[in-house]
Formats: sequence, C-alpha cells, structure tokens
Amino acid sequence: MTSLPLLEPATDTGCCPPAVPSLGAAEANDRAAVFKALADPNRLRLLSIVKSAQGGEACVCDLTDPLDLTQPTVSHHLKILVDAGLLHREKRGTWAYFSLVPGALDRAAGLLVNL
Amino acid sequence: MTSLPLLEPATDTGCCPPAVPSLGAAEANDRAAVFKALADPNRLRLLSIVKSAQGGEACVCDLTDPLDLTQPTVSHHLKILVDAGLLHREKRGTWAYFSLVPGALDRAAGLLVNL
DNA sequence: GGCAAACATTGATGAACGTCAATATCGGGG
DNA sequence: CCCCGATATTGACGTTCATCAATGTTTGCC
Repeated sequence: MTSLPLLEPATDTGCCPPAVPSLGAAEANDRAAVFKALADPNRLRLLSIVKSAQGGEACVCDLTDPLDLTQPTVSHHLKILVDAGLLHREKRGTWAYFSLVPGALDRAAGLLVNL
Repeated sequence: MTSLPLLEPATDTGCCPPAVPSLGAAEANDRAAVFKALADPNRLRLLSIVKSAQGGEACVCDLTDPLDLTQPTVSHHLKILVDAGLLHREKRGTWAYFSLVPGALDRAAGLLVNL
C-alpha cells in the first residue's frame, strides 16, 4: 500500500545495452497496477465526477448518490484510486475530500503511449 | 465480440444540456472494458513486444517464450487484446501475425485525459 | 461526557479472471 | 491422403474482485 506505481522511473529488468526495449516483468506489473485501478466503470465515474466537481474536489457523500452504490463500496473504490496514486485524500473535519493528483492521468496516459 | 469500444463517439447517457459533463454509466462501461484489457502485466508485455517487433508484427510463437506462459494462455491474452480493439490479427498460412491497431493506444490514452 | 454524522474497516458471498492440460481446427508438405 | 506444426478452443481450478450488511473509528456539537 506504500507504493506509488505512477512515480516510478521506468527501470528495465535487463542489464546493459537493451537490444529490444520491450517491457520488463517488474515494470509491466507496476503499470498494470495503475490500469487495474482504472478497469472499473464505477471508479472511472468517480474520477470523472471529482475532476468536474467545483473546486476540483468532492466528499464521499457527494459521490455515493450518483453511482447508486453503498457508502462502504464507494469508500473501497476511493481507497483503490488513492493507492494507485490517482486521487488525493484530505480530511477536513468529519468530511474527506478527494481531488485528482495533478498530472496523474497524464502520466497514466504516458504509460500507454510509451509502451 | 463484435464491439469496438475504442471507436465509440463518446455519447452521454443524459439528454439535453449537460450541466455537469461527468461520465455516464454506459460510457464508463465501454471505457472500463479497454482498461480491463490493459490491466494485466502479461498483456502489457505482449503489446510492448508487438510494438517493438521488427516490421511491427509478431506471431504467437515469438510471444510465448519471452513471457514464460503456455501457448493457450498467450492465445487467450491475444484474443482479449484483439477484442478490445488494440491488436490486429492477420493469418498468413499457418502463422497468425499480430500488430498494433494504428492509433489505438493514443485513443486509449485520450480516454484517460478526457475523462 | 455523550450523541450523531461522516467515513473506514471487516467478513461474507457470488462473479470474473488467469492459468494450464487436453483437445480441436486449420494449413502445408511429402 | 496422412502427418505435422501452429494456433484456437474447452474444461477445470485456484485466485482475485466487486459488492453489501454490520460494525468500528473519528470528529463536531450540545
């Protein structure tokens, strides 16, 4: 849970001069972890709602209703997105506000283009 | 098996003037399907190998060894990537050659940036 | 201090997934 | 025509995942 897959410097498993720069196993695992977090329609909607929310942030109570999910399920999805380095959680009082990690979506997109 | 999630024109579920343009349920499902195909380290490595292969294409026999998977498993992963609209399959003789669908990775990246 | 609201965690359950062994299909050569 | 090599399909098995109900934890307020 302490890893931030999006921030890794793209190291290769092989040594020396890479003849064919195809993805190594470790790197592939890290990148797949990011896409795993994105591979759920409800999590995509969560990201979309947070992104288009006024002020760029939303609390759990704002996210439960439009998704038609229970509060524990929404909390679970948000945790996955936070662990993947896509969302940032800030607790203010009783509420937990979630916002997009700046540049995280662009970095994830970069993982795709620079495969 | 006939759907091509990547080629959809991003229609919204709501009607009329979209007050908050957050992702609809149907659109979220289609996009999640693409990321589901990308949410496996071995499939990412398959895409990477095909992309960096000479001529931009590779057959199954070229893909089985570097992934340390059995041939049926590699075929299974390739089918998922083809169904997601990311890979193109062309059968020449006994061999099946796989190549990246032009622009598919960029479109997938676009799904992320334009959430 | 104690209650209520917001959020997180736990446990359980059914579905989806990745993998392999075995088998089937298809194409080329002798 | 039959065999062989390359790929696809099927069936089974263990794991992971999404979801919910129930409960725990923290914070603000009276």
